[in-house]
Amino acid sequence: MNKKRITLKEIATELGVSVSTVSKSLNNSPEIGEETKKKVVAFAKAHQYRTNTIALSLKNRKTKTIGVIIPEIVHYFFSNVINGIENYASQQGYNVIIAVSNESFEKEVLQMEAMANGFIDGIIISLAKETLKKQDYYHLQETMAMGIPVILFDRVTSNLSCDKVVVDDKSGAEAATTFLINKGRKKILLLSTQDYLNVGNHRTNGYLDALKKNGIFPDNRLIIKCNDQRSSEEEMVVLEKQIEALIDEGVDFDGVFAVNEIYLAAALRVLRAKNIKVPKEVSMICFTDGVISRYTTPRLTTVSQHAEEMGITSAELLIEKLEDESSMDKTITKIIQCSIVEREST
Amino acid sequence: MNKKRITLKEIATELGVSVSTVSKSLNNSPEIGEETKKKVVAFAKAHQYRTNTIALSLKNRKTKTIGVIIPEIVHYFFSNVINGIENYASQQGYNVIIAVSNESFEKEVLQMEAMANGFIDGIIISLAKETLKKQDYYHLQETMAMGIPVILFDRVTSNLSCDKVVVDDKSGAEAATTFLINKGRKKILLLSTQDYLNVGNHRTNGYLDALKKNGIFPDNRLIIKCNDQRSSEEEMVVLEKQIEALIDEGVDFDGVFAVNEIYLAAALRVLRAKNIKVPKEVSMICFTDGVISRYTTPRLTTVSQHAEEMGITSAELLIEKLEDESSMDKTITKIIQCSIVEREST
DNA sequence: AAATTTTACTACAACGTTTTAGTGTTAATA
DNA sequence: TATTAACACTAAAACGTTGTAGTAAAATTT
Repeated sequence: MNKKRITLKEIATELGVSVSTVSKSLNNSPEIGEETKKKVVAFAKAHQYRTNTIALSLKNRKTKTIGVIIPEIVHYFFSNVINGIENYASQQGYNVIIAVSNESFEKEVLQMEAMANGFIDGIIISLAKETLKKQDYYHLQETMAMGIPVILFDRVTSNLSCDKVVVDDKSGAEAATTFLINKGRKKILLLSTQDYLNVGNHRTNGYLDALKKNGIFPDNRLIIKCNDQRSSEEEMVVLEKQIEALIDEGVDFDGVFAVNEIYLAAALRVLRAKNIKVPKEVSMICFTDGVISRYTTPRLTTVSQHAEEMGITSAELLIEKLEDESSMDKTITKIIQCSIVEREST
Repeated sequence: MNKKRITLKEIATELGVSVSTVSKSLNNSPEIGEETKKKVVAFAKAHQYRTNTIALSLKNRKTKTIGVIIPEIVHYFFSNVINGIENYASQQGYNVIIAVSNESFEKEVLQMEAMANGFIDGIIISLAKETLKKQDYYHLQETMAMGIPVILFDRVTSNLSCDKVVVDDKSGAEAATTFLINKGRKKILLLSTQDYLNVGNHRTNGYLDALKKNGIFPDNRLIIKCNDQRSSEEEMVVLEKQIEALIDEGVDFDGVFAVNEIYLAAALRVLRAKNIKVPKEVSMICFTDGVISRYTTPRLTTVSQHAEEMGITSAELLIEKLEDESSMDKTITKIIQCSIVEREST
């Protein structure tokens, strides 16, 4: 087999012309005579010439590659975002490099540095939990200072001035809560995360706002903020116990709004065990329109965050910045609206 | 801010030495005097010098990047494989580029070509359904002919001679079926895919073997081979109807073995609707130890394919090929053993 | 017929590194 | 003291492109 790729130089010597002639022929330059062009093109084709992207990148100082750093890849939301990014990017002739921070600050910094030194023209990133907790954004500032555009999505921070793509968490949560209220539910259990995750925070606020607007006084016993555990499976176990305890204490509720699928799946399991009928006795809704919602019984009504759209929007924003120098100055924040996907749990 | 990265040449003129001196100083070459070294290193640090990977790649003809092509990214198994690849690769100083074929032959070819022309040293790929159906592997042969090592995983073909990483589907299926038999089940419903997917084919054979070894005569009515649909949600709807029809016809079964989670989730929904108790009346097991299994009620017993391990093994195989020229000749096939994760459905 | 333009090419620099092969000094050896 | 060795550095090529500037020869214009 061929083994090595043929270069312009080799074609040139083989054909007895100069390297420039070959290059120009292949780029169909008007400077070259038709006959020579044909000859070169034919030869190149016959020898399967492929232009060396690395040499091109070195010359143009562009790699046509964008880097994506996400906290987790085995995750319906994030993998959908990547899907969106990948789709749009490859359609625009860009490659996508993926790195995973595993929710660790240290790994995020490492990945970021590797990317900034490497092959990418710009970065799309969703911050790790640890980074959000630590509030240390030096690595991001540094890459931005190097002239590498950075787009933040979903897990963002106001401490950084760059383009952002976020879900309208608050109004999504408000809509979800209102949805339950409109079904006649008044005692709605909220399953949320700790406040340092802006996502959980915003959604809690949306929940509270919906109650307020409907003249319902919030009951603190009905707000559970789940502690971080090492894995979502552990979180689920802890949460199930909390919900069980709540029911055993005699705290009554007729609706559940969870900040993600897994929390709602946990609640569903407890209700099933206690023989409480869903949606008859308790109506349920959650954020994250993922796989789980589609395969439980009953299927879960969810708030879709349009992950793929977020990915596309992020990629659009980044590529815009890469292709149009003048867009580098302004920073845009795009807000993706949520929508409710009704299934069997309400 | 700095905006542009500093180069060796700039450091050299700034310090009044030659480019080679700077390069050697930074690489701690013994050729350079201690004093000069210190000076250069200090200056480089102060100006945040980062070596330009592209220039290096051009010089070394190595990118330290591996490309991964998968049929789908929003998929528990594949995203876990990527996780494994990413982990091992980044630990070995390699970047990972991801591309998605979306089960389309055409897109797979395109992605493959883009990668082969581009920034990668080698490719890890799981074939698209369409490719498997078409049996056209020209694009793979071409890349291999270019001297780019290719590793196939999970969705492989015997028509290609390269390293492969596969799950022992047949013995996994046999184990799963035997598992049900040992629980006293004799009439086991098989939910499988069309035969052209080697995965479905092997698992069906494993099922049949288990029956044979236990002296159970297979009942054709108990074998459902689900037709491909555009989405797994559509597949689920179709499958649910088939299972329902089966029960309505009075065909009796006391166990279900599904080739993936989704099929089993579909079966579970039907059984629930028919008020058939799981695992009391019907015992259930499936391939793919994914998210769904963990959040249904009851939780599903599964056959884990050790996706992450597959990813790691694929990456190991590839990096081995990349770093050790002599390993290019032999082709290895690694078989990953499955294991049963028992939950509540058996 | 001389001057000018067009045609069809080629040479060379540049992108940022590393590395091989020098090149002057200075120190050590015969 | 002459020769060699060690030291500390530099020049230049190479990786594969593209694009600018330059150059003969042919074709056109005056």
